[in-house]
Amino acid sequence: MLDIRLIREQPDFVKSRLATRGGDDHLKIDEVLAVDAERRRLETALQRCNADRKRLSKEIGGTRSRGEDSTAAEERVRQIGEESAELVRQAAVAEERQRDLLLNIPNLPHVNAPVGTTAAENPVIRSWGEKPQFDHPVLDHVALGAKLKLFDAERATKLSGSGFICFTGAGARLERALIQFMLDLHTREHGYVEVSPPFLVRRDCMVGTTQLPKFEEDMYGLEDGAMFLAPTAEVPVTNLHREEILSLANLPKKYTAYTPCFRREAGSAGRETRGIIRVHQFDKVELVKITAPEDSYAEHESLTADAERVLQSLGLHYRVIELCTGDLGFGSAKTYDLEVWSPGQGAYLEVSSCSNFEDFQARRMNLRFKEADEKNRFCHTLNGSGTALPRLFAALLEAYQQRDGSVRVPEKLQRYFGEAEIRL
RNA sequence: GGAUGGGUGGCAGAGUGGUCUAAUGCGCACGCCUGGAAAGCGUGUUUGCCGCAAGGCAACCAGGGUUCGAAUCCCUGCCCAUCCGCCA
Repeated sequence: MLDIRLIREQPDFVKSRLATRGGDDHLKIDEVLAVDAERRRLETALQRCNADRKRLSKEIGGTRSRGEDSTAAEERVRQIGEESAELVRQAAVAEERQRDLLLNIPNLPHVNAPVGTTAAENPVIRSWGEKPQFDHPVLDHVALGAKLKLFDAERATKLSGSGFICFTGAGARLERALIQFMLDLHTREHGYVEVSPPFLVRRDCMVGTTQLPKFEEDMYGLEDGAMFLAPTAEVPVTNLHREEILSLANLPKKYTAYTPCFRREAGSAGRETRGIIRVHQFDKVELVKITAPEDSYAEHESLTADAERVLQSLGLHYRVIELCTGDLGFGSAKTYDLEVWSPGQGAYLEVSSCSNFEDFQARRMNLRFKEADEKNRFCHTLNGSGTALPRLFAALLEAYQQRDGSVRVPEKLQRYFGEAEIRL
């Protein structure tokens, strides 16, 4: 949520920043300003009204205790009471409208964000490693998975419909090994605290991290509409400290969590849907930071580096791109995506998205911090995948495949997987 | 699923119809005191709206009701806790 004061004081700046995203969100700003002015007018009138009523009521108390007649004043107060009730109604409507508008306006891209309209304009920031070369035909992860019986899409469909996957045998074990490997890396070497949060969260939490109200159709919710399956650990973990006032000395907070993630992604069929690349339920190890505003951009760089370490440790070639303004997520001011090389697809696959939300989420969840005697200020929140599993799984199989269809296990993963190779 | 008790400031917690924005304690900040510290003393310590400012006003989970007047009484909702039942 944007700060209404910023919108009031620098509407043109806000509009021009929003315009870089494309779309027409900048057009909502004038509407917000109109509603805000109306809301404040009503609130001021209401307060004046209530103040009058309060003062008169006190006088009535005095008048009565002296045994004098107070009916005229009582009648006046009754009138004011009716006016007040009407103002309360109008002010509530205006406030609700203002909140609705604000909840649906995206964050301002950072002033240095590359301006562009589509993913094609995302600049490559750096890359690591080399594309592996093969002296035999290259299989994709679907073929390798079938050969080695690592997952079973048909039977998963029987259970849950298309877009679900069931890992089996060595595949399930590889999944588990990767999770454990990543959690150990982040907790032991990068200083994150591991959390294992609830996967089912309240509506308020989903609003806090910006999945709601705008993207409800992409979420799995319970029928009564009260709770949702978390689409990412970002939701429960960032909301851990919602409505709290943290002490500056305890920042930054660094958390890592493994959770399954549930996403409808309605209408996404057709592209990138082969195999396990895009499914409705997938595993992910997430990184979350809560920081002071002054530190968030440095913390963003280090969080991205922490996610990169996963790919480096596994010896997987990847590149880092920065999202241009038109491709940036709703709540993000700045995002780096990590894309791992998939030899089977001959393409890069997004396995991590590392974002700085500045105070956009914190304002929605009323997450603040206090420095000694200073005023309460909103924290900055960040998160990044560290990393998402199915695509990492796929890229790893493809990159480490051998002529006979077996797959080598990267050295750092061997003690987690228990073997040096995957073969039938 | 059944029963009960609750939601007040950074925290704890008093307040059951009118000088209550709200006692008291704790924490924190600043000042005094001290060789230095602790203790002690003093001051301050939520948010929103109006205002250049001084300052003023509003807000005791949310909404509705009773009343001249509600933190306080009644209703609804949301949330929290405890006990019972069921269950991994």
